[in-house]
Amino acid sequence: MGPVLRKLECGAALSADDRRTAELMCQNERSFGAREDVIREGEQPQGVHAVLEGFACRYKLLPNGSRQILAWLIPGDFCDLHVSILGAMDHGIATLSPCRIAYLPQRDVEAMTSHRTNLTRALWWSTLVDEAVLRQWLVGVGRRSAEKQVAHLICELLVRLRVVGLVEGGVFDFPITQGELADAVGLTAVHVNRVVQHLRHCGLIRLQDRTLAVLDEGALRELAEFNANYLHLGEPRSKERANSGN
Amino acid sequence: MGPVLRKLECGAALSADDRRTAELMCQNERSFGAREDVIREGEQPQGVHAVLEGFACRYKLLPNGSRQILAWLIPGDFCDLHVSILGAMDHGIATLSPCRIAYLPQRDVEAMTSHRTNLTRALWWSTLVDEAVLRQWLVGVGRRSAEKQVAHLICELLVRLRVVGLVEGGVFDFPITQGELADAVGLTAVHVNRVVQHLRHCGLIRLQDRTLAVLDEGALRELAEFNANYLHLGEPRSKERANSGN
DNA sequence: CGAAGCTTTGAACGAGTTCAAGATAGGTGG
DNA sequence: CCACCTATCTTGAACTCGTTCAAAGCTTCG
Repeated sequence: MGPVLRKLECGAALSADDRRTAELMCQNERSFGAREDVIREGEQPQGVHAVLEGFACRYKLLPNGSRQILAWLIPGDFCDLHVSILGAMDHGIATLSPCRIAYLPQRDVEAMTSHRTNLTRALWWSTLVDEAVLRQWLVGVGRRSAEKQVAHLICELLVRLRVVGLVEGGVFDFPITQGELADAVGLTAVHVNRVVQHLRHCGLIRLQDRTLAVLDEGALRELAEFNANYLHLGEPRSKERANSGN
Repeated sequence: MGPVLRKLECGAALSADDRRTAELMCQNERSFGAREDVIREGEQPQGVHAVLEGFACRYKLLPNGSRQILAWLIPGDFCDLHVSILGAMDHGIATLSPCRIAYLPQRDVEAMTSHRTNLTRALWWSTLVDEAVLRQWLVGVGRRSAEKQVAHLICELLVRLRVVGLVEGGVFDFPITQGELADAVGLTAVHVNRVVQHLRHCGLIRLQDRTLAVLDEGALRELAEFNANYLHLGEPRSKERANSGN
């Protein structure tokens, strides 16, 4: 099962037909290298993009050259579900690692959202969760100490990657540089480095060779004051629930 | 014309029928005093709330007692459009000034979104714009200096309030305390005070008696590096456009 | 092997915080 | 109408978390 379907199933109960449709829509894919632009700010893509493999991010550039990363996009995440309604991208999408990215043509998405209620619901669920994650990031950047914030980000990533089956025993692929981490949490690469080292020395994580191991998830969550509610993965969010998959 | 309709018309072209429906839905209203909770984190409201008059905010509280304001809610804004899909509020809604708040029962919203395509589109547009605003706030908290950020926030509020007709000659009601401003931009009340004073001394704004006057909008925008694109109020975002209303 | 990018370390610096006190303003009860 | 109370705003001074600048190690990869 592809990561997109895997994720969508968290958002609504899908029929066998829905599932087949969802998988079919992700056929048309394209590969990108690391650190490439997938969509630029101001563009108006005609279809919808979704990450199948690799890490990407939403980001915004400021006149002074600094960058703010607005979201990590991991397998199963949509890049631009909103753009058909909003008209143009108000931020860019770039890869962090090499990526496979699916492209769903506009007409397929429209056909889908006009016929398949559950799938539509799952799609909206996904953009609403993105928004909830964004809120949590704002809390982090605004009110958390550097260390708690980095810890929180790691906890979040751990949970999100688990949903799409990319974590094994607390260990996952982490192609994000400390500089990119810094752009996400609104700090400097230098300071992120010091924070990461401290987390290492506390025995909470191991980070090397683009691999992140969470050594003590409980302690990390406690430090971060992490509560996964905002990811809305929990149980009965919707009336009916047929087959939870996974 | 009520603020909700006024705002929705920015998101999609509405028929006379759509408009009537939208206005009717906001009949059922309730009044709140200043600094009251409207919806608490974790609650699962059965309908949808919208601000008709006054200022409110989304917010999140941290264990250490600090607060992060996640959004200003001004007349025309919905509080919890997402909750029917996400299941529970992952943040609270509180008033900042006395407010009139409309309550649209679940079944009305459902009836509407199953029949009226344009209205549905306008509703989704509205939550997507909320998300875009959130992204801009993240950029501000993460990467802008205190002064630019406060200036940016003022520019944004000016534009948003204009949409619902609450600005006259650069002057508008501003019931937000400096402490609340601080919770929005992730700073201290003390520092916000110093920033506000500086903006005053530069002749950019006047702020007194809960009233904010933007004295030099051009200069304020320039300082803030403000570009209203992200508010997606611009022109032809959608294919058809019948009557743009004002 | 060499270049380029990432990580690590140190030391000086600064934007924003913290703490504390005083000034203003609006609202209430007498 | 005044006295008082509380919340907000204002100011100053010390302090700190995170920045900046700079240089040195480490990887990766052609």
